Amino acid sequence: MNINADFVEKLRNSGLRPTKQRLKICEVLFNTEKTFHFTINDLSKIIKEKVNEKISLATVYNTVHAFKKKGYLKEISINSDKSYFDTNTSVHHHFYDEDTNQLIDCHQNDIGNISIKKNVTGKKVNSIEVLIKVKNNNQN
Amino acid sequence: MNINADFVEKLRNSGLRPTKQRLKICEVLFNTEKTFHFTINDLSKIIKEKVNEKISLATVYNTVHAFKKKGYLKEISINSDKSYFDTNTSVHHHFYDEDTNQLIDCHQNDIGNISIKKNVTGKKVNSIEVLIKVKNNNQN
DNA sequence: ATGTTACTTTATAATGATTCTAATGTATAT
DNA sequence: ATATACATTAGAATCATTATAAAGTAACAT
Repeated sequence: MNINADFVEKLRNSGLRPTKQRLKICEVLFNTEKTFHFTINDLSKIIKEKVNEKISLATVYNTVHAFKKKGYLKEISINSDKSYFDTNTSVHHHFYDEDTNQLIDCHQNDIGNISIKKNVTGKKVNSIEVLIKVKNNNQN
Repeated sequence: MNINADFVEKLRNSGLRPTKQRLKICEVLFNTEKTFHFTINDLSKIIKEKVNEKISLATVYNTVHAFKKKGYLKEISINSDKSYFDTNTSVHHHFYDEDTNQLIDCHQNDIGNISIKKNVTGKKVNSIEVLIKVKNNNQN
C-alpha cells in the first residue's frame, strides 16, 4: 500500500500489534535516510509539532521501550542527566561534544581494533562501546 | 594529628572548608586500600550504618558533586537508571556485568591501544572511555 | 460479520531521585 | 571577638519515569 506496509510487517514480525500510534512513531524514527539520536523529550516534541497526531506521553515511553527491547533502538548513556536513544543499532561508537552536548556516531572503521587482554573470569564479552569526549581546542 | 590531617589539607588546597561532614565522607571514600564504585544511595547507607555520624542527604549530594568538580571523584554512566561514582579518577575503563549489575575496573594495560582514525573537526579528544558489557556464557 | 480475548492507549496518579530553599550553624580572616 | 562568607540541614519542590485502571482496538475463532 505505502511505506507503512513495511512497518506493519516489522511490528507483526516482532509480536507487536501495528497500532496507529506505533506506526506514526515508526515513521518518525525509521523513515529517514540517516540514523539519529534522540531523547524521549525530543521525540515527544517531534510528534507534537511535525505529526498531526496526539500520542500520549505514556505511549511514547511504552513504544520506545518496546522498540528497544526488540532491538530497533539502542540506549546510549553519556551522563546521568540525559538518556539518549539511537536509531542506529549496529555496533558503533560515539563522540560526545562537551561544548554542545551533541552525540555523534563513530563507526567501527573509524577506530582501530580493540583488544581486551584480560576479561572477567567466567564471562563472555557481550559488547564493547567506546565513548570519546571531545572539546574545543581554545579553552582549558 | 591523624589520618585526617591529610584530608584537611586536601580540602583546603581545593578551596573547600574541611568540615566534620566532609572529613567523614573523605574517610569513607579515600581511606581505603582499593578504589571502588558507589551510588549516592550506597554512600548514604555506609554513612548511616558504619559511621557514627548523621549526615543530611543534601550534604551527601553536595559533597559528592563538590568532590567530582575538584576531580576527586569520577562519574560513570552505564545505564539510565543508576549513576555510579568512582574513587579511581585515573584514566581507565570498565567491565559491566549484566547479570549482577556490577561495575569492575579495567585498567589501561588490560586493553590494547585505541586509535581514533577520524576525529570530529576542530575538536580535541578529551577522554576515551571503553565500556565492556559481559554476561554469563550459559544463557542466551 | 460478530463476539471474545488479549493487547494498547490514555489520562492521571504515584514514585523516586535529585535539586532548591531559606533558616541555622560554623570556619576563617581581621 | 566579630563579621562574613561558606556549609549544613530538613523539608519542599521539581522533573523524569513508571504504575494504574478504565476505555479502546486488533486479532482470531466462530
